[in-house]
Amino acid sequence: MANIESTILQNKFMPIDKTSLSEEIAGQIMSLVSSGDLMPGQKLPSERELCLRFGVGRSSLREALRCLTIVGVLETRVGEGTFLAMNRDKFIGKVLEWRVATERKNVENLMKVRLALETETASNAALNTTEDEVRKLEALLAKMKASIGNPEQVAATDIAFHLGIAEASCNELIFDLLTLIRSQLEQGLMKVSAFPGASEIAYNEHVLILNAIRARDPESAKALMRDHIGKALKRYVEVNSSAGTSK
Amino acid sequence: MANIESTILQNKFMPIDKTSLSEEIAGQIMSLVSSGDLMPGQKLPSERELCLRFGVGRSSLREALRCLTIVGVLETRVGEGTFLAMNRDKFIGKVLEWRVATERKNVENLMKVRLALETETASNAALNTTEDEVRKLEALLAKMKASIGNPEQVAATDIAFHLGIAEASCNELIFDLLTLIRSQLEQGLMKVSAFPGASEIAYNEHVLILNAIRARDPESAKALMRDHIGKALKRYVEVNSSAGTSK
DNA sequence: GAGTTCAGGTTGTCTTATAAGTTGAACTCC
DNA sequence: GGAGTTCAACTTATAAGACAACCTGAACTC
Repeated sequence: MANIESTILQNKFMPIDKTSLSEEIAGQIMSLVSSGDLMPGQKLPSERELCLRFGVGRSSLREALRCLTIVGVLETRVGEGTFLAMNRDKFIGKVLEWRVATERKNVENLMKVRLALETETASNAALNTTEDEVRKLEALLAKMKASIGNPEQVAATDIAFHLGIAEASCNELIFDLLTLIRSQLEQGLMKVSAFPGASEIAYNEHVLILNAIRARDPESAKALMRDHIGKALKRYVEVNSSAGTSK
Repeated sequence: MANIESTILQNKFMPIDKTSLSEEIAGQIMSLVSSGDLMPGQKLPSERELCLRFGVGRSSLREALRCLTIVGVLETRVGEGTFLAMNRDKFIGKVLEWRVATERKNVENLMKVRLALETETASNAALNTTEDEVRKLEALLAKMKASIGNPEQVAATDIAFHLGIAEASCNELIFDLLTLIRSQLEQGLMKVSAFPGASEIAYNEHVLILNAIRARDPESAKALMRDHIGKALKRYVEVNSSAGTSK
């Protein structure tokens, strides 16, 4: 009984990963998908039959199917059956949503993603924006200016402005990503944007960005956006390093 | 009964998304996670109690929990309980195991996200990379050069190089996002990188990027990465517009 | 031919039962 | 008192049965 570890096995004890039945089933189904044996739209055998084939109870089987359904790999229709989903858009969507959700604490990482994506959208917006979209952005800025003094409303128009630019840059995926990130940042950034004069500063920077977009100057738009988000990030880091828990 | 659509409702019939109980439950739990009410490592109430609180049967509840467990958000230990997972690493990992194939219609959007994120990681890498990481990247390039003529291996080292840069830039979220995107792109980009001379071109561009990183020149690294990915995107668009189905 | 009915199959959900694992308190023995 | 054992009370894992809600297609009615 005495210290086996020192004699024979040091780090040789591998942790046993006993996967549950449902996880095993999900894995088998996914391997059918990636091998092409299961094609998009194709119908799977009924639950009862799958139970027989896998040799498991219906609960275990359903846990596996349901997992794949929620994630978006499968589609189930009552009375009809279970099918391999036609498009995987929702698939990525759900997983991304969860992935970003678990990252909520890490404001810095989220902000850096914003920095990367939004410098790009600003640049694209300067190249592609229609007159209509520019007017919409102008209206948002006017609303932002009018609501200075009301932090919540400022924050709302702030977000709308940024997402408006993303929308104008014609990439749904980026738009969705940024929307997700903003929803996660919402609470983390509250205290940063609450300091006196924050609204005015943000408004002024927005004006500069919109001017660059209106002037069809992608390089300036990009640089101004980088500056804008970079400052916000810097403020966040300062506030959080000075005021307590840094990790 | 005659054509309601023309009279009152044109596109007003929204598809009803009746979510299952388990999906609803999973959503609620995830919102607890993202709001911070549920912290990593924290124990959830027992299944029986959750059943009471949600007012659902145990099967529905377990389908939700199991889904989150398989995906890696939760951890369950028999006899102990269910916990919010400590690390999110495994999270994306599981989904990657399920790298579903097919479908490449969003290649352009995905590539643009790559463009935005990777110009940033290249720049960061030039600022932060340690000697050790540079050597790892060098080794990858050597391997890539050696495997020219073997498209699959070239593709593998190609991806490893890009993700290596992302890893060096110290942002897990960006790394995960890029990993996810690469898994989606894999097949879509196959035919683009299959044309004669593609491997050499990619290799040479990689060398330039690594040189910029080694020289601690973020601006060059960024510009070269933009050029590198931009060219790939351009080739993809050309190949797909000339050769058949453009949508 | 148009509409209705209905049997058989499908998923959705709840319930009950049992197996298997963990924990911590009580107990025994030296 | 301290080490080891036992055991009750909890947990999740899995299975099985029952019923509701739903879809499909064939048979039937008018």
